[in-house]
Amino acid sequence: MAGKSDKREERQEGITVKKSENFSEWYTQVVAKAELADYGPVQGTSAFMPNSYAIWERIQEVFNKMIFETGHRNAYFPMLIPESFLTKEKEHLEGFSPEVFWVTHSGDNKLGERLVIRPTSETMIYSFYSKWVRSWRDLPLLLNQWCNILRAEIKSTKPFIRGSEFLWQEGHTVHATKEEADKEVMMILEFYRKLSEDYLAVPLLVGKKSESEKFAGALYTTTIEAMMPDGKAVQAGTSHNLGQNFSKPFDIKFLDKDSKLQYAWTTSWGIATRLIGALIMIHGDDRGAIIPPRIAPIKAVIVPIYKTGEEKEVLAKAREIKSALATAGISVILDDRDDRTPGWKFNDHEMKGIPVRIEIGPRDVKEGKAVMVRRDTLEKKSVSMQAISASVADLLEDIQKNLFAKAKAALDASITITDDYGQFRQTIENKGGFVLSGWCGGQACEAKIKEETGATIRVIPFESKDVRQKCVYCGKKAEQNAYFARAY
RNA sequence: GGGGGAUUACGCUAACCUGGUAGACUACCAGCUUUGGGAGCUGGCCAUCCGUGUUCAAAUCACGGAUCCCCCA
Repeated sequence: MAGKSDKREERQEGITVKKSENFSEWYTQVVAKAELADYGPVQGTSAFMPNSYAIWERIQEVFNKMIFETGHRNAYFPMLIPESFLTKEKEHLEGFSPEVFWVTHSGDNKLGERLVIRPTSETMIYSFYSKWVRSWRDLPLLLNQWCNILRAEIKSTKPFIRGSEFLWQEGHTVHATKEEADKEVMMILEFYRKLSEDYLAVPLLVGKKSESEKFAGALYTTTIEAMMPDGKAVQAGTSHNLGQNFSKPFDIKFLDKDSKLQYAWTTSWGIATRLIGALIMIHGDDRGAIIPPRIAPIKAVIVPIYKTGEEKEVLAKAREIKSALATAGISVILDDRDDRTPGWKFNDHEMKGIPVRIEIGPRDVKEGKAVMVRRDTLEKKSVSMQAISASVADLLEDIQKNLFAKAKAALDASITITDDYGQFRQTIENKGGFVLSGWCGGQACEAKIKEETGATIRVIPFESKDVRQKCVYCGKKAEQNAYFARAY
């Protein structure tokens, strides 16, 4: 074993650091070597390579199904936003202006009014909605767009996790009442939870943001929050009730059933390609990425093994397996490159994280079997050819469950509960993870904690059943519980 | 937000201190032989991050920029 890993390092192939020893470097290597992303020429930009873009397309597939079934439709809106739109909602402007890219020229001509490249599309989309909404019969208006957005990131960019340009979906809906908007916000949050936990196998904390962490311009923000193995949190998705904060400046009004003119209630919600970064961080191991089966674009790879003269027989069987799996609806590739040895292919597909590998060689052909290897535990199992589709299908479900269970255990283990500020600081500084504490609800305490420890309130649970006695910072009576953490 | 380090071929690196021929391994291409955990031989292809300055001469020295990584907050 030692000899093998030495050889690995010598050759500078594969992942050369351990996930547990240098997490940042490990992540950077996995992203590069699994061919997920490649750095662009401008800071914070990168190419989403086919291996990661295909995951994004799976996410789109799953999420589109959820929102289509509940009456939403996809649309697309312009990317260039006049400066005057952004300035209509004050909080929104203050939240976003430090990080927008400005367009100042069209061709050789200086523009009379500067344009921003969308950092989010509320203002653009609402300028359309004000024209499209006239009566209560136009409501609810339920649209979503899949697009790229730009937010200038000057420091600490990381592929998928934080960049100046990324891909996301942004849903923008208009409702007649606050109650309907509340319902929408919570329904979408549940979709996000389902997508993340049931498909990406990324376990979450779910709840509300504090006033200072909410979306700029929102009434309130709900969030799904994940924990990375290095103890830092990732905000994986947010769903906002914008109240009438945007409908008023953007003049989105409708005539209700009583012929009264009313301002509408709007929501917005988004998830981004950082989900891909989160699932790589959470599930990957020292050999590379592990893509959870239910979101994996390719679920199985067949590696044929043969000596010269045996290839016909082996390849014939390999193709049989391929079509059997394809018939069963399992997306599969046959790696029949003849310029690579089986060992090379094993390492390659493990690095890329394909959930199941099927090995078939002369021995197996003779016995009417094939070897099935699961990526998460690397466990091998010989299975009969007849039962191969069923065996692989079962194994994929098992891997999915195992990945989630492991990640859930890690999330639970990352949570420290304390009302003692000394222990709070120590935990944030040494171990990281979420710290669950009582909070008086005061922004002063929240700001002090951020300044002194770098931790922010990530999630306020919806139901604080056992509200803690005192605020972790000021010691006064706690109004609610909050999960604190440092975040990406 | 603050600090440190780095950048030479796809990748890892030598030459830098002391200015003067860009070298190795890997990858890639071709051929032959191989194939149950990163195969071997032979031949070939590919590089000094960008800009300015100093100099007869810059990978090397100086200044500016870009990017990446790490540490701290």
